[in-house]
Amino acid sequence: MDTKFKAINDPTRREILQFLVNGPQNAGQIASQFDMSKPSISHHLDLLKQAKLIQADKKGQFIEYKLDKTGFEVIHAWFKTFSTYFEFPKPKIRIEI
Amino acid sequence: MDTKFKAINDPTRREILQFLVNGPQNAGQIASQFDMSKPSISHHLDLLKQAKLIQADKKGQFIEYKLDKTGFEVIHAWFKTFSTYFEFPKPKIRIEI
DNA sequence: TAGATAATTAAGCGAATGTCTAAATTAAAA
DNA sequence: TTTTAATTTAGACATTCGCTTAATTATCTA
Repeated sequence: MDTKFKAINDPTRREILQFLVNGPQNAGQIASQFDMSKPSISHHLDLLKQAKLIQADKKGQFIEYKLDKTGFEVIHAWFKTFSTYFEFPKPKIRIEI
Repeated sequence: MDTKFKAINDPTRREILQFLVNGPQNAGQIASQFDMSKPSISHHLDLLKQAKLIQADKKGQFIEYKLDKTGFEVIHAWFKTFSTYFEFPKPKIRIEI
């Protein structure tokens, strides 16, 4: 729990997550998006992985990262308490008979 | 944005938010829930207020705090990208004709 | 096998964070 | 008005965080 909130606390890590919405990317491709050393990005990826917000897949000498549902579900569950409290608008549906 | 994620990063602050689901409480009532000095809690309340996750209402010599929809909506919007990506289950409905 | 490439691990450092005690502010009560 | 109570502000200090460079591990290719 703590790990997940810590993971999304950092702006770079949130950007990494956003970037991965485009689909799986290897560490080098991710690092190239940021004006930051590769070891730093590697560290961020490690924290995101620990939080189960991303998954790592070794493909030869590359490591491919993608979003992991597991961690997001936990955050979602936490947030539910408050969205219920405020009754956030549900998606609208159309019914045809 | 940054302020909001920082706010929910701390476990004590998340507990304060949970506690306020029960309804508005003044600073002393909140502080009494935690094994921590009042100034520390006061500081946490300040950060939550800056993040617009809570609102402060002065009532005489007391200050009443309650959850603030504003900040939660912003977090909700951020999260939407990912819940869409994973297609989290929508609430089920029953239709009778 | 030797060299190059992808990525991580290690070590070090300044900045930010969370906590405390003490002091200050504000409002109620005696 | 003096005192008490609720709360915040200020200052200090240890811990955590994010970054960098240097070294290490693992894999591919010539």
